[in-house]
Amino acid sequence: MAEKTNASYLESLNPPQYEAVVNTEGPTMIIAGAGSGKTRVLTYRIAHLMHAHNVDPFHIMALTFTNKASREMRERIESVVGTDARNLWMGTFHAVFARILRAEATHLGYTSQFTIYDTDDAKSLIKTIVKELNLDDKLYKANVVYNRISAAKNRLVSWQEYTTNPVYMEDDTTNMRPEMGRLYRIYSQRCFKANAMDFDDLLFNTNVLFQTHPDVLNKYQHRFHYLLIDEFQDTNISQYMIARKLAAVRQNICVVGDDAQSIYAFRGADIQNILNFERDYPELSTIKLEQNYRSTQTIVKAANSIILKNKAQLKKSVWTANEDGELIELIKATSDNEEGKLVASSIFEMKMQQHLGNGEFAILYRTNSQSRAMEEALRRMNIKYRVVGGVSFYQRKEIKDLIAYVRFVLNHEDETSLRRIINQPKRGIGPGTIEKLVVAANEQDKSLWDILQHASDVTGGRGGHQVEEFATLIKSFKLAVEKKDAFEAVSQIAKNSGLLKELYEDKTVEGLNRYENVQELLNAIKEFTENPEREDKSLSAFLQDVALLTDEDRSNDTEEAVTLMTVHMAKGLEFPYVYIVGMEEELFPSQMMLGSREDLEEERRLFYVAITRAKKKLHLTYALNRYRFGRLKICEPSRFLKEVDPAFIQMNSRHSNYEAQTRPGIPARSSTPDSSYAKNFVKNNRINPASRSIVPPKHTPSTGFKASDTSQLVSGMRVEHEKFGFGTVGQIDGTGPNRKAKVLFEKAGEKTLLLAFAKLRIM
DNA sequence: AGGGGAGTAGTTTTT
DNA sequence: CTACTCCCCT
Repeated sequence: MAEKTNASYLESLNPPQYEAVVNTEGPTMIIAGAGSGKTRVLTYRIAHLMHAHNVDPFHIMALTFTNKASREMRERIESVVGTDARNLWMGTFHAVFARILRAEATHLGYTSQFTIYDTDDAKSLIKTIVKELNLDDKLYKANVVYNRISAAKNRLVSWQEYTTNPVYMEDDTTNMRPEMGRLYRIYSQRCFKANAMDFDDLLFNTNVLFQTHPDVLNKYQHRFHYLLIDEFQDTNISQYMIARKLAAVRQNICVVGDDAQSIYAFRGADIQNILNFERDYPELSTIKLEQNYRSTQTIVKAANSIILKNKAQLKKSVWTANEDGELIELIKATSDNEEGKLVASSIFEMKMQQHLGNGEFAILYRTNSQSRAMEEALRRMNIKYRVVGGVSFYQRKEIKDLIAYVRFVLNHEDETSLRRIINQPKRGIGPGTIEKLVVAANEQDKSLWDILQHASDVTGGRGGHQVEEFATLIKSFKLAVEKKDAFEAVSQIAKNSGLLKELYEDKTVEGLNRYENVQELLNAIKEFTENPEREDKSLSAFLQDVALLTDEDRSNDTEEAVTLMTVHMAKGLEFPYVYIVGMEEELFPSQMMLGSREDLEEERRLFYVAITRAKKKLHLTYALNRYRFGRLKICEPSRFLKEVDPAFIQMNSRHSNYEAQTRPGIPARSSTPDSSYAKNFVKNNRINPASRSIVPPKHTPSTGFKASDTSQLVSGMRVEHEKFGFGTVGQIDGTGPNRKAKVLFEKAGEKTLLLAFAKLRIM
């Protein structure tokens, strides 16, 4: 399989790409413009190290930001050099250094079984602490506190440093949050006591490890002969310092990135890392990949004209040999709903005229809340779509609950998980009881777990007894984990904890969904235990994976559908036809980013990222009015629209036919209505009975209401629902217990009902 | 202890 | 508009 003819992979490369692949020694920076074949270069470079230089894959570390990126890269390398690619140290920063930290945990006072707290866990611990200290939780919001602590860690500022540095303390005082340093300290101590690290700790503690244990650092410096970093523009200081330390001996550090696509400053990414890389490595060889293979001339040039307005950037000129392509189409809508309709009908027309598939279209927006108007319009035109993003599988409450059980069974010091599960499902242990336990633990300087087992000593009566029962339950789970395989053990936990039962009894659509999600998690564990490629099949190994996993591997339907997502999520992807919607001031650029030049430049880079996703044709849309937080707001077109070179833009005076049909008497064409007209327009549109219910519908069922057998239900039937009243059956899909019907109710609007449970009377 | 009604805040988010 | 929190009532 690895018997490729001598380096045939080199032949397809253009000159700078070739340089980037074969010049493997010494510090290298590859500036890769959008669509310039960055991933190809990076994978070939690694393949070339192994293939032509015979470098042992165990000596190569390649760091990415997403699991998806590392998986794809590994697969591509494997296709060149064969299964040896599996031995590369390739993964996300967090995954790779979590692995190293597990091996070295005892140096830092942790055990190798430490728990990884995700953002939610971290925030709930912060909430607990704020409450315990009797601080104002309006002022010390978990979000704010977490971000402040996170920012400090990403800049390698420890709590010790933070609390003794007058600059930070004064800054907090002027921001009316003088207790921030104390919160940072207590939060860190509590995580440590719980044998837990949050995402930032994985990197921060790696730095601490390397700083305080030169022998350990030395070991890894000599293990990794080559270090490669993807998406370098997104690294924060903490990540960069790890990289510098690791590469200090051999100096074979290769970073790949595009400063123009740096859009994660709000997460601590520091664009200075890439802008100043040359300062840190004077011997640096810089290679620029400037030929774009993705997009048309029009799109590439328009994108260039935008990014030109930014000051902080590396000099480069992206170009393409592709055809001119079509002009960018600018669409003006009167409202957010009309914007949806115009986009949907534009997609519909393009599909018809050019025989395109849904999968060739993407709708990109700045904020998730914009998806709703788009979804509604697409649904009405029967265009299949999928929304990427939102709550990920592993963030769902039911999944987190079950995982919290498993975590706590494996790590009895994990306070955050304990708080999550002790009364989930309800077992009569309320906040009062929990507080008594916490106070006792602190007073006696014992762990919560010690207190739990003898809870009757602390709180008399029912509460104490319930807590002790809970402790017994956990002990039985611990036994199961020790004796059974991971799947059996977690199944038992799901069952005996009562979690499954609670979900099973919830017969709403959401409840059924949650039940299925838990089953799916169990399936994932089963798959994990049966995977022959895995060495460590213990439950804790699974848990460690899960903590750093996001949704992306769970490929949903492969069905052809229009993709809807935020611009952030779209980074790294490409689509033939792209619609960037909501091009309005205070939305894109976001109102939160208008404060400083740096922030505005980041928004502009975000727009640049959005534009460069398109291969063939780009549409930009904006609305004159938009519902924001339930209020209608008049919007101004985005300043970014004026920044695009007008030579590449064409104004579209398309109109929505839909309005003409539903609102006779109002001219359909929306040239430039004055704002009062626009308000009425939108208001009228909202009253459309099919849109959404404004007042919760009240319905008194007909006397002698009796649910009918719904197995014979077909589209078009008139039905009566106990709560929603009279309606007409629309589309029916699914079979058996999953059979669902869309019903358009006269008063309550459209509802999707699970026929197994819905009480419907066929009329 | 826990359910339900009122009140309030509300970007983006690879790990 | 919606999702989440708080508080009051049972």
